[in-house]
Amino acid sequence: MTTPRSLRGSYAKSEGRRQEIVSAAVEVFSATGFHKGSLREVADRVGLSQAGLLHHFPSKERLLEAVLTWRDDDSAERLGAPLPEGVDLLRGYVQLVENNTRTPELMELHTLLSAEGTSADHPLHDYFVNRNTMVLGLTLKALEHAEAHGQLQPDVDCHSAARSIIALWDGLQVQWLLLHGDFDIASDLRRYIQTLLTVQL
Amino acid sequence: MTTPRSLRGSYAKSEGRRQEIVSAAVEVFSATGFHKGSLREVADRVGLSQAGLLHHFPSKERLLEAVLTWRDDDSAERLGAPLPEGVDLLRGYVQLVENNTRTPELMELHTLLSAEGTSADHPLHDYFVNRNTMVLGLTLKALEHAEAHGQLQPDVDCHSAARSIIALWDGLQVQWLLLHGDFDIASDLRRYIQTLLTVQL
DNA sequence: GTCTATATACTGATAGAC
DNA sequence: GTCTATCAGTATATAGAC
Repeated sequence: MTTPRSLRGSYAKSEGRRQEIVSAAVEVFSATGFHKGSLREVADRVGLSQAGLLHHFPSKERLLEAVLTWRDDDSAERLGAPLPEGVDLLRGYVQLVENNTRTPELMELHTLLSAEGTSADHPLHDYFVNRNTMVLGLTLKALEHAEAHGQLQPDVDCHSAARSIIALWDGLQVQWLLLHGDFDIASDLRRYIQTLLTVQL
Repeated sequence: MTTPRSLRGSYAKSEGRRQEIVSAAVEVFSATGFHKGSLREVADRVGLSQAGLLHHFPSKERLLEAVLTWRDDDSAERLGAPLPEGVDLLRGYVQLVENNTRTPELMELHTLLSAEGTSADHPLHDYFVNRNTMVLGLTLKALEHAEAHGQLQPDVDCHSAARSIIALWDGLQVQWLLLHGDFDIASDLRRYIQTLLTVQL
């Protein structure tokens, strides 16, 4: 796991501590979700009192925000900058999902928090709505790019296909977690995306 | 919403009360999940004290169990008995998903609890593992039935397709909740299943 | 930067009156 | 069958010493 850009840089002294805390928070929130996961348990894992932890993050919500931002930065870095276009982005998705397999705690975190975040009164509802809209838009653009280059099967509805790619991705992760990694997520996702294309994925 | 079989029958007196409680519990657990949702709030909604509620369900976990059983019975009743075979079951899925659109609280409950349930130490982990295995098996059987009747496209992998149908279903619901019902889940699901078949869905 | 101590609130569950 | 009262546990967050 690499260190995302936003966590490197100038405030190196206490940023190291912050990174430790974020890592511990990932573990705790992955296992129990945001609501149930407690600051005390996060603090224990980094050998800090609960009050000591709150010196670095003023509230539970801000800590969770840091966790999510960290994960997004990490994913973006994995996809590469600038972001690949068209079919290349879809290839990146498959690689990303395969990579996520190696950090099940993070996958669990994403799955659980996405579900919690559907509630309108969840502290991070807006974050998840925006994130979903963004990812959906990105995927749609990739499909339209492929279509413009004759790489898309004739009767594919780009909007529906974009939704389905993301939905399949998320849903396969739920099942993978439930079945304790009993199948290959990436290969199922690749198989579906391949049916949309005229070129090899 | 009809009343599932398991909630009708002999103990009609207090079963009415139990049903009220289960309905309220659906609302509460849908909004906040099992962990965060409180018995007190459920009790308030049915005009009962928290202790009064615990007379009907001895623990929070038993209440949730009742909620889930109720929902499964309701879905099974909707699909019809005996359960349809092959392509007919898949048609039932599409109708079911369309119907779920009319009770977003239940959809939210399922989405949230499925995610919570992936955690090995969740009180209902086993329930969700078993349920997933069952649904997966059912879907696989339907696909193999279709295959045996020449209704399946030639290079479809039944196991992968079964996983994908369920995953797409679940994932589309997450997005639908997040986007506040901005698209037609059933039509996206139907579109995917149709690509697997040689007959009209 | 980290601690102890504490304020305040809410949790699930139990005991026992009516 | 429903209540009040209460227990023991846990939560986030704050105040202030060091």
